[in-house]
Amino acid sequence: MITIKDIAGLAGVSKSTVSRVLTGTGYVNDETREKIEKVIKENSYEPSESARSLPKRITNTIGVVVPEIDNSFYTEVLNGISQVVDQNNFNIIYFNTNNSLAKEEKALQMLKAQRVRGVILAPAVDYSEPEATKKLKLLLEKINAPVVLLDRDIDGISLDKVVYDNFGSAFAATEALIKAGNKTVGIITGDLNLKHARGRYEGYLEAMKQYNIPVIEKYVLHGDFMADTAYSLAWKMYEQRDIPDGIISCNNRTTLGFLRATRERKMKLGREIAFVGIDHIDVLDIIDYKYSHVTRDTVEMGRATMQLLMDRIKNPLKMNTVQIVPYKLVLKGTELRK
Amino acid sequence: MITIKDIAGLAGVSKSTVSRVLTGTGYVNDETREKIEKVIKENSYEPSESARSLPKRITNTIGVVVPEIDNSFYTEVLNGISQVVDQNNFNIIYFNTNNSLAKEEKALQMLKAQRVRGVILAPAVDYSEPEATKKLKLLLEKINAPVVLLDRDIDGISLDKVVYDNFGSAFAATEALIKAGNKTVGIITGDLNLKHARGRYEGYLEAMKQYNIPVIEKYVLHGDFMADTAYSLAWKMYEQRDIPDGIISCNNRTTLGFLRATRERKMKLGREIAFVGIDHIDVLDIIDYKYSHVTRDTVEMGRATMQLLMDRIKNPLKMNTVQIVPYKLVLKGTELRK
DNA sequence: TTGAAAGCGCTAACAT
DNA sequence: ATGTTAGCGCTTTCAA
Repeated sequence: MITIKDIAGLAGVSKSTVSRVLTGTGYVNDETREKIEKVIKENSYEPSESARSLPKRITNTIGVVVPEIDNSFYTEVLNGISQVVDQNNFNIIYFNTNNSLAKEEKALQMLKAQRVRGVILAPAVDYSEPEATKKLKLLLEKINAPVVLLDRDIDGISLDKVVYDNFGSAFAATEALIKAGNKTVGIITGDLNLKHARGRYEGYLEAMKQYNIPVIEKYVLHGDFMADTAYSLAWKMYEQRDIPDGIISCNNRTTLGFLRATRERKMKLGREIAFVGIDHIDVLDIIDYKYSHVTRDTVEMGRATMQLLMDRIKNPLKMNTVQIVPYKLVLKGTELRK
Repeated sequence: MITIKDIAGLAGVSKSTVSRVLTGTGYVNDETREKIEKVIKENSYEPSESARSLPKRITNTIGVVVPEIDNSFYTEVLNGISQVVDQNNFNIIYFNTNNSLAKEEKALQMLKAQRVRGVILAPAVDYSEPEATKKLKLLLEKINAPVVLLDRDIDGISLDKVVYDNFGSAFAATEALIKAGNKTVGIITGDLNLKHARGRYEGYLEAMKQYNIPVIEKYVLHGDFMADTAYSLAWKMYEQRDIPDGIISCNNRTTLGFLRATRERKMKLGREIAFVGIDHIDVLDIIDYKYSHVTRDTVEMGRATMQLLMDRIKNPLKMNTVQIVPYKLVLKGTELRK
């Protein structure tokens, strides 16, 4: 493998001069520069990043940690992130934690070993216990690089954050059903141990309260954000032939489960049952399988997160900012009944 | 930032001894080891990967280059890759080329700068011209690490490869339609400038030939693997009210476009038109939106690719292997007509 | 079993 | 404008 020393030799100059053209700093005669650049080209020399970052004690690598890459939400976010990264000559070192705390800890440790320049973290778990949060804080501190929290907020941790208006999105979904004239409104919740699931549930409750609609216990289906669970819950509800006028579903997967049960039971969306989901599902959009939903611009969310990280890197002393990603209500008719 | 020197100082030993426990090589007294490990723990010291890889001139990083992360196929493959990576204490440095040759070249260059241990490359473009292939070869050679080609094969390049039986999959799809009694069979092709699109087209042609079914030009819809194009093509076909008994679609996106047109025109799949697609679409499976298709185990494909790379890293001299991923025919009834 | 010393490929003062 | 030198944080001979 060819090194800076080789280039220096071939160009008849010292390593420092080569280094100067490499880094673009300091004075170097135009002729010398050209000569050196020529030699670099000819030998397709590429300086080693490890060697470069050692004296600088800094890398150009960004760590990205996501909990579930098989969720299209994170795919889209990752897409947005990599768009911004591309423009800035950074690298992404990427981890999928599979919602496992252990994997997340390992990922953060590796990120520390890599001396990354910054980290984007979409937490694997709900850090609800102060103990766990404290431990995470310690881990993050030791990474010694700015961290931006993505999607899943953690209380009592002061960082730059890009989070969703969970409460508002569920409120809007519920409100849409109520305004469409539905007298009873149910919900398929996420795992209420998770903060964002609770936020959405509370948004639902608040809308019901404001519009004076009673919350009927049997129409509150306690799910866990998984399609299969939502499917069973919805199926059971249909089987009992006791269904609310309308129902909201708390994420893309619960919506899929619900839609499946609804298809199988041959219930007509927007006629026999009104429905508004939280999250869009791209593929269904494409095949024109319409349902009303509240959504967010996920790719933009990724871009914004990365941008926030870049800003923080450039200006380490700036105040923490929390960006609340707005929701968007998209009505396709399924919020109606008949 | 705490270094090996600090640890040595705190443990009252030399850097070399600390290094020995870090690398797990050479002799070191049990007591000394324990002492050192204790100090490491207490200070949550994590050796710098840059510094480690410099004297070793080798990293534990794997470069992964994919052309389109918004395609669920690559998401699933990436998932498989990261599963294997996790088990081996490697890191993934990740690039999305967006099907751009320029971005791919840049990615490979950065991978070289990183001195990665190996590369998984799903090419951005069809290297059909010898010139382009030659250039790529040069680039890859300079990376100086094993490369495994994923999904999109390149002629005249001798590497480990994991590719799909494109011909076979299209043959099987077509055959399924023929065996189901369809007398005329059409196809929505991919971009025929691309090798795998041609492979699939040829699979279709061969099946037609073997079963003595004439290929009717107007039923060959020349697409480009994009949903929108497939949508327009299918829409136009329906509008002209001249449709084949059955039709195959060459990837997940063309299938989406086709399904959308079919929905909008209120044509009944499996009754008014028979259909078999290449690729599965997870989400449609989940909502029980059934259609017959040929598919492959994409997550396993990722795992296999990474495994191949690991094997190559362990044994640099072994012969190149080309793994042909088998297809699987899944009949759901839409291969029929009426 | 441990330590001293050289060196990995760069950058960044400091001289000249 | 260029070269010399020291050093980044490790690993790895080589001695002891």
